[in-house]
Formats: sequence, structure tokens, C-alpha cells
Amino acid sequence: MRIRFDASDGDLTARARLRNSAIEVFALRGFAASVRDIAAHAGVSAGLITHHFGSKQKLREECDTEVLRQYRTIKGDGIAASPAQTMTLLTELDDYAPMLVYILRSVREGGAAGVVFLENMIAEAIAFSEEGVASGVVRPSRDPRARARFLVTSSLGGLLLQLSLHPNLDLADIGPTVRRLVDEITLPTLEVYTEGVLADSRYLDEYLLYLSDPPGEVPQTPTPATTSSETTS
Amino acid sequence: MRIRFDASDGDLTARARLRNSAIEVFALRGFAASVRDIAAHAGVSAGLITHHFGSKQKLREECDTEVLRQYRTIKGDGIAASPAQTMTLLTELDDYAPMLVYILRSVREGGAAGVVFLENMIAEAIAFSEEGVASGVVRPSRDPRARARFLVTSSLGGLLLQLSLHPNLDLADIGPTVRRLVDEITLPTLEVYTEGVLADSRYLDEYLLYLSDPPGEVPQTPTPATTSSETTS
DNA sequence: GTCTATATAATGATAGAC
DNA sequence: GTCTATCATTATATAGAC
Repeated sequence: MRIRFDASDGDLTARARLRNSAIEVFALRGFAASVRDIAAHAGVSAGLITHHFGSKQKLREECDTEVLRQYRTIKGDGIAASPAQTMTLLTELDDYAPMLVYILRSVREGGAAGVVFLENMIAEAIAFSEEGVASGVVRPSRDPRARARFLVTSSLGGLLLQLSLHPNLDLADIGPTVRRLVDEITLPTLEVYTEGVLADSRYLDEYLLYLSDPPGEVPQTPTPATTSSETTS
Repeated sequence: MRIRFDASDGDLTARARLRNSAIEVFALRGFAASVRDIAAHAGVSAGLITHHFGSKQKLREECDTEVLRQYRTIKGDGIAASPAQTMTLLTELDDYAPMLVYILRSVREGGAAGVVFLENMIAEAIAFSEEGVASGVVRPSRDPRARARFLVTSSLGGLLLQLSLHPNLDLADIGPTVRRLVDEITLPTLEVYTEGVLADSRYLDEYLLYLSDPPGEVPQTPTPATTSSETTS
């Protein structure tokens, strides 16, 4: 079953074709790409872009909307797996390469689509973690939400960081590149996730102790029994 | 003992003062900051900048050089700790805030200073890991270099990702902001590093098995005993 | 829907006065 | 060392012809 979204097809309005072309250019060259670049890539004049979308800003917003719509479509299409699996799957569908790169760029620059995508993945991770804990596959956490946020931002941020070492990234190459990066981190990821990094729990214990009895800025009188067992944030 | 580097001091050539001012602007507003922005921040005319440095590109290169020099100075000043400790310490010295933000931006954009800094931290992490394994604090890895790269890119990338959610970052705020972010990830980090995330080793075992007997694209004849025990990259 | 021509603003860089 | 004035380039956006 091959999913196809309506890009590069002829049964679209000119507007939609221009928008999809803009998504490709934004993904390929970054959001600093000029209206002329976008026009050239679509084979039309620069004026036509502004005529259709009013401004580059509005064009960008429409691209954001469309990319998020595509992302939600894919997610609804059965990919309800772990965030990592979601990423891997995305890289295997070359049709989605522009969308994926667009999202990654947007995440890196803190754009609207990026923030939505990031929070979405964190929410997914929280749910996935809860299921995993329930089924006994995942270890429980003292702060599941913080752990999910940490894991998602670390994974995605790490990927972005490595990707930024490949500045001249062609859309045709994004699939293989991401796949290679994922390959390189699979063993360390599994190792760390399974066995941890530290040999014993001394640092964790020390920090938990510190949390349960935080040193104040001011010299402290003997602590009343207010902060007892529960860990607060 | 408070380290001071020669910024904002009067005993500098005009050139050096302009360069240090440029570092601040690049850190504050990003590398897309215009020559006029830099000039305004330094309280001089735009032409003077070009007069001194020839071009914006050359100015940028001098800033890179100076930032890396400052970084090496700090490192030489006794901070030979773990990469995480290095980061934490940097955030505690407000004098280094511009340098720190400059480096983070450079890392995110794949600039020259960023690449040097990143590879530097990875090298530090490898060494730190080796010492830790020797002293029994850190668990050994099947591929120490890959693990070090993974941990550094994950940590730094995660920090960058969270920082990009604070687009209007003031230099005066960078210290507290980074410190808060570090606070938020300390518990999950220690938890994951100490206990892992997965409840048992089934996924790791499965992957190790897969590595020792990789499925070819072509249907495979019974594997000869070439790839036996050692894990290759 | 699409083009060309143009207005307007901002950028990096140069030239010459002080 | 520093300024002002200016140029060339590029950007977004507009106006009107086809």
C-alpha cells in the first residue's frame, strides 16, 4: 500500500502547485529562499507568486498549514508507533522527503510548524511510554513527562545537529542520509536505553537526596516537615 | 578566582573593540545581523566596520577565531571535566555568555567555530568516558566512539532545540535560561543514564543478533564464519 | 492566470572628506 | 580612525498589459 499525497500532480489548481513547489524550495534551500528562487523552481515569474499569496509571509503560512496537514494524514494512516519508528518510517517514503525536511528545518528555526510537530512528538512519546510501562517493556520514570520531553528533544535535536553537518543536502539524498545517521546511532541508543551509561546509582541517589532537601540561598533553619516524600518540580 | 577575558575593556585597539561588539551582536541577533546593526551596537558608522575588516565575511571569520581562542583559554584554565560540567560551568560565568551563545548558534548553523567546538566536545567525551570506564564509574560500550558522539550530539542538540523555543533571547537572560533548561533535564538524564529506559534487553539482543548476521538485499546463502564475535561499524 | 515593468527598501561595499 | 555620501545588488511587493 503506497500512500501518495497530491504533489506534482496535474489535477491541482495553479495555486496549490505553486505552494507545493514552494515547500520543496523551502526544504531544499531554507526559509531564506527568495520569492524569485521559488518562482524559478516552479517555472513561473516572481510576480505571480505574490499575486497568488499576497506576501512571502502568507505563502510561508500556507506551506506550514499544508505540511502539517500532510503530517497528520500520515499519522492517521496507521503510524501510531513510537516517535523513533515514526521518524524511520518517514525517511522510507521518498514522497514525503520534502515534508520531512521542511519540518526539520522548521523545528530547528522554531517556526510554527516546527513547534506543533515537536509538541506532537512529545505527546506521542508520553502516550507511548505509558503503554510501554503498562506492558512492562519500558521502565517507569519518576517524572514521565520530563523524561518524554528529554528523550524527544535529545533524539530530534541530535539528528538535527548531525544533519547540519551536511549543509549541501539534496532532497534526493535526504532519505539515505537520515537512514545512515539513524544507523550510526542505533547501537549506542539501544545500549544506553537498555543498560544506561553509569555503572552504579551514586549520582542519581545523590541528586534525589539533593532534591528532597534543597539547599536554600539563605542559611537555613532546621527544615520543617513540609517537603517530605513527594518530588516537586 | 574569577576569569576575565578582555572584552568591553578600554585597553584595546578600536579594531578589537569592534570585533568584540560584533560577537555580541552575532550572538544576540544571529549571523544574519547586518553590518549596520553591528555598527549601531558599537556606536560607530557602518562604513567603519568595512574599513577595518574589509568585508562582513572576514569580520565573521575574525569573530570565529576570537571565540575559539576564548574557549580554549577557558578550557586550559582548569575545566577538564565532563562535557556536561563544561557546559554548566560556562553558563555560570556571565562574562562568557556572548561567547557561549555565539558558539551555540554556530553549532546550529554548521559554522566553522561550531564544527570545531562540536568535535572538541566529542573528543573530550571519548577521553572522559575512557577514564570513567577505567575507574569503574562508567559502563563500557561496545563502540565507545559511537556512544560518545551519540551522547554529545544528543545533549547539545537537545539543548539547542529547547533554546530555539526561546527566540527572543537576551544575552542577560542566557545564563538563567540555560540553567533552567539544564535543571529540567537533570532528573531524566540521571534516570536514563543510571537505569536506562527499556525494562529488559530484548531489543538490544535482537539488534546485536541482527548485526552479527546482517540480512543481505539478495537472498543469502548460509553465512560463512567471517563476521563472528567482533562488532564492526 | 500569467507576464513585464517598476516602486521601494535594505544590504554589502566603496570613495573621499575630516 | 572616523564620518558622510553614494553605488550596485538584491529583496519584497505593486501596477497594469495580455
